[in-house]
This record gives sequence, structure tokens and C-alpha cells, in this order.
Amino acid sequence: MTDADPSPTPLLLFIPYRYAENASLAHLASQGFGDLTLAQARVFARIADSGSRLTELAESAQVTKQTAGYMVDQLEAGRYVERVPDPTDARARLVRVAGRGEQARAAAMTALQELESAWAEHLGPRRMAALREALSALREITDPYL
Amino acid sequence: MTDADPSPTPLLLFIPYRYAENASLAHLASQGFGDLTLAQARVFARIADSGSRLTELAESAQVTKQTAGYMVDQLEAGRYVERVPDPTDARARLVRVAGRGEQARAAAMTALQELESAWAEHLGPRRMAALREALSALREITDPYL
DNA sequence: ACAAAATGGTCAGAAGTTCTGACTATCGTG
DNA sequence: CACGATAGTCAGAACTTCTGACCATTTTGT
Repeated sequence: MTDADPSPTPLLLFIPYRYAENASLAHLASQGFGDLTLAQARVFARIADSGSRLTELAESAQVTKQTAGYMVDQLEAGRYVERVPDPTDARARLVRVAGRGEQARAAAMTALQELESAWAEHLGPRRMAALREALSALREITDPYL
Repeated sequence: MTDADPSPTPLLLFIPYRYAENASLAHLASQGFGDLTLAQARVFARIADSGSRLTELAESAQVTKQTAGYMVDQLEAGRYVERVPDPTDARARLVRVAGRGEQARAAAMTALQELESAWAEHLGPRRMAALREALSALREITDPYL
């Protein structure tokens, strides 16, 4: 009876997701990383601490590997990342955060934490936990990358 | 203790959101609307029953009005929508679902309902309701369109 | 009433993103 | 060791999105 909101759940997901993207990118821009585009940041955000393969980035961001490669080219040119050979596979290269990328990553982390804090404050810890818990569960049937 | 998932909340939002987009678009394609692109569908999905102004669509989809206009041009060419004068403002035009658009909208609704059902089944009614409730609350501080 | 500012929309052009197809090199398996 | 799968790149086209300039109409302030 209380949830008369007719908004489709995907729309409800889109709104805070897009807000988070905008807020993070704005924070990065304010910290001297104004040359990062949204598309670049989407790939950058998925690079694992130990480095990621192009294919992994592509699958995770849900773009083709060509697109991911193009983004990594730009991130590399902007000194955000570097490509190193993958010691376990001569075909592959690992994309690693490097140089400016480390500071950018730290700034992004800060933005993210502020965001999560603001959300947790608005929802209260209980509902925030419930939100994350439900989303994590949903991931089981919606994550193509797994 | 149970939620040790380090995934940032925005990533958790992205995964099911993107899944929903893909699933809906795939269903539309299977119903004879394979000419709809994702970008077009994002605008199309935001058209109100009574019609929407270009500016409203742009704000809601978070693109410039030029971009929204370009998408509406294509939707119009594909006979998904029509533009009619806004009786309350001579500057404005209302974008309305028309022709094929009605069937496409019905197909999208079906896809959406199947999606929500599948999610509700996976989460259970309680957690599904909690998810939607939390997302609706989050909207209050993240929706630029309001 | 009227000038100024804001709003709704379009046109033109450039930039950015993303895709398909083709190809090379390396890995894993039978 | 041949074969299919995987990692990545190159080239080119298509699609999406933006910035800037502009016109018409509405709203606001005096």
C-alpha cells in the first residue's frame, strides 16, 4: 500500500547510478583530472589492483574489446595507466593503474566514500545495508561477467 | 558481517540496470522492433502517456536537448512517435507515442514485467519491496529531474 | 505595457564513442 | 602437432553526443 510508485525498477536503478557517475566525474575534474571523460572513467574504474586484461575490462564494462582498447589507449596517453606484458600469457597484456592514475584512483575513492556516506545517512544504515544486500543478490542473475 | 562485498554501490546499480536494458531491447528485437537502438529506446521509454516535451525527455534521460531531438527524429522516422503542437505553449511540441510505438510500448511493458517477476522471485517479495523502497528514497537526493 | 531575461526548440558542425569485420600471435587440447 | 579457442590490434564505418549560434514565444520586472 505504501509503494505506489509506478516507476519501473530499471529507472529507479538508473537515477542513482547516473548521479554517482556525474558526482564522481565532477570530483575528479575538481582535483585536476578534468581530461577524463565518462567513457574513459567507466573503463578505468574497472581496472583491478593487480591489473586487468583488456578482455576482462571489456566484459565488465559491457563494451567490445575494440572499444575498451580505444579507451585504454586514451588512458595510456593521459598517463593514467600502463600496459605491461602478462607473465602468464604471451598473448595478453595487463592494464595497470600508473602515474597520475594512482592519484585519480584515490580521488575517485574519496568521491565514492562521500557518496556512500551521504546515501547511508539519507537511508539510514539499515536500509542502506538492505539495498546493498538486495543488489548483491540480484547480481547473481544479472551479472554477465560474474 | 554478512555483507563483505567490496563492490561499490554504483557498480551494483549498474549491473542489473544494464541487464534490464539488454533484456528489454532483445525482447523488442524479437517482436519485430529490431531497428530500435539502445539510445533511441532510452528516450522512447521516457515519453509520458500524455506526451512529453523534448526538454523533459532530455532532462530525464540526462542528455542535451539536441541529442534528445536527434533521437526523436529517428523515432519519428521509424513511426514510433509523432510530434504535435503543445496547446499550452506555442514554442513547444509534444512528443507522443504513435503507430508502431504503441505495440513497441506494449512489448516493452511485457519485457519489464517479466523482468520484475524474475527478480521478485529470486529475491522474494520482501527483499524486492525493500529494494524498490530504498531506491525510491534514494531518488529524493539523486534525481535531477525530480 | 514593454524591455529584458528565460524557455523551447532547431540547425550546423565537430568530436567522441562504439561497432563490425578481418587479421596476427599464442594457448590449450586431443 | 594440428585445430579450435583466446588475446589483442588495425581499419573503417556508423552511431551518439556535444558545443555554439540562432529564432520564436513566454515570463518577469519595472
